[in-house]
Amino acid sequence: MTKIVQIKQTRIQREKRLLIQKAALQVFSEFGLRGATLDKIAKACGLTKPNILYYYSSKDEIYAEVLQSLLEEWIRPLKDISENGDPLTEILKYVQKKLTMSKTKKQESKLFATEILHGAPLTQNILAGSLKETVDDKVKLLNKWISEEKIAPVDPYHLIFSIWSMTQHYADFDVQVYSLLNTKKRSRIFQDAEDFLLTFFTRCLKPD
Amino acid sequence: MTKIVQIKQTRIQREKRLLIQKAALQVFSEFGLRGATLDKIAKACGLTKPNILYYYSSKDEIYAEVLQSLLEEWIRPLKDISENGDPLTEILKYVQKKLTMSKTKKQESKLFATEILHGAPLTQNILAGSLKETVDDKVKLLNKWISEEKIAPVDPYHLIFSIWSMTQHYADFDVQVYSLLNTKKRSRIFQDAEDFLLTFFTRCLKPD
DNA sequence: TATTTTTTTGACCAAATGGACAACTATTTA
DNA sequence: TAAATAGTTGTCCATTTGGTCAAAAAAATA
Repeated sequence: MTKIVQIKQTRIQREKRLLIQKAALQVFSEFGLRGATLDKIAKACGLTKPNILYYYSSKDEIYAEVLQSLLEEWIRPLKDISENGDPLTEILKYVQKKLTMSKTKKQESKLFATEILHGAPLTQNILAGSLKETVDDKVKLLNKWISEEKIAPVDPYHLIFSIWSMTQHYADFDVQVYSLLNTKKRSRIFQDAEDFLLTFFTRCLKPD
Repeated sequence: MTKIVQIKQTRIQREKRLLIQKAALQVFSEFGLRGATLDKIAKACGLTKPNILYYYSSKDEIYAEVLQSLLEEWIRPLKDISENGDPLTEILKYVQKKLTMSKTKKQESKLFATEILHGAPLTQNILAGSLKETVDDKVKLLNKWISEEKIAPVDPYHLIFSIWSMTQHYADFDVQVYSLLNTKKRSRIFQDAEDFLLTFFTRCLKPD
């Protein structure tokens, strides 16, 4: 007798897995891997705990999948920096895109940050793999632009780090940012941040 | 009959509490509040679990104390920005100080980041209290410098955020930073970072 | 509609973990 | 040095939590 292995996902499987992923992202980003419990995830998506474990064999598997799909999304905008556009414009567009992600993908940003902060146990190979590839590629491009004197000579690695840190700050440290601004400024954080960042990077990168 | 309450700490209490705090900082910064266990802390400082609970009544109390003492240290450098010095120099000195802290106080930085990232449950009142006071104070100073045209006109809140995010990035995201740099650059991260940041802020803040 | 397959759940288990406590040891003090 | 106080630990307990499983319910299929 042959064991029948299910290949294609059913409609219900697609729906429920997505439902679980969404809830898991929410719970993991708020509490971290160890602070998150299956019960919390279950409650967040209205399923029972055993039902969740019918779709995923363990909590760690859920975490891994959520993180995995997040990482691809996270690296993508960097790839869009184009050799053909105007250098400064391309960089500023990237800054804007990252800042927008901080606004619209706060949970993703926080989950990613927590993972790295705690040593990136599941992510290290991706960091050293496809992310490093993309970064190295863009570093080459930035160096080319520098040698052509289209942007000011700065360390391209640290330039990238600065873009990441400054934009992600508005997602990861939102509580702090909010605490320090009064109501008026609070309502336009992202406008102010954008103005600041664009001015900032323009001043820094305009060739001498 | 009067109950005798111990007021002064004994030598052993001072020593052991410090020992526990050190170990706790290490464990909390690596695993987060919920990922850290009393057993791990106990192992890290060579005491037994009940022994630790002789000095602290609960895990949460240890966490609170470690975080508390960290926060004061964390805010302090900002206060040192002096009205009397040269504006740009004062700001660059602050940047340097924060970068140095990222190098020498990595665990503290990570613990602080994790706390904020997860909603700052124990810290919110301090953020909105003494930190906000200090920040508001320095914002006033920065605005004064701007109106005197001693530095370029930028949003002072976002300037402070940018200093925090860019410097702390080297502690909090060290794993990522290391993964992306080759051996040669890895050995001089902090020199490169300092060069980058000082150039960066100088260019941005020099009055027009 | 009858049968098979997929989905759901209540009840349960074992390990991990925060914490209590009584007994014991070491240190301080009178 | 004796009494009092401070410090230490083995053992125990209750709760939380990740995960199992068999049986019931729902959905798909023949």
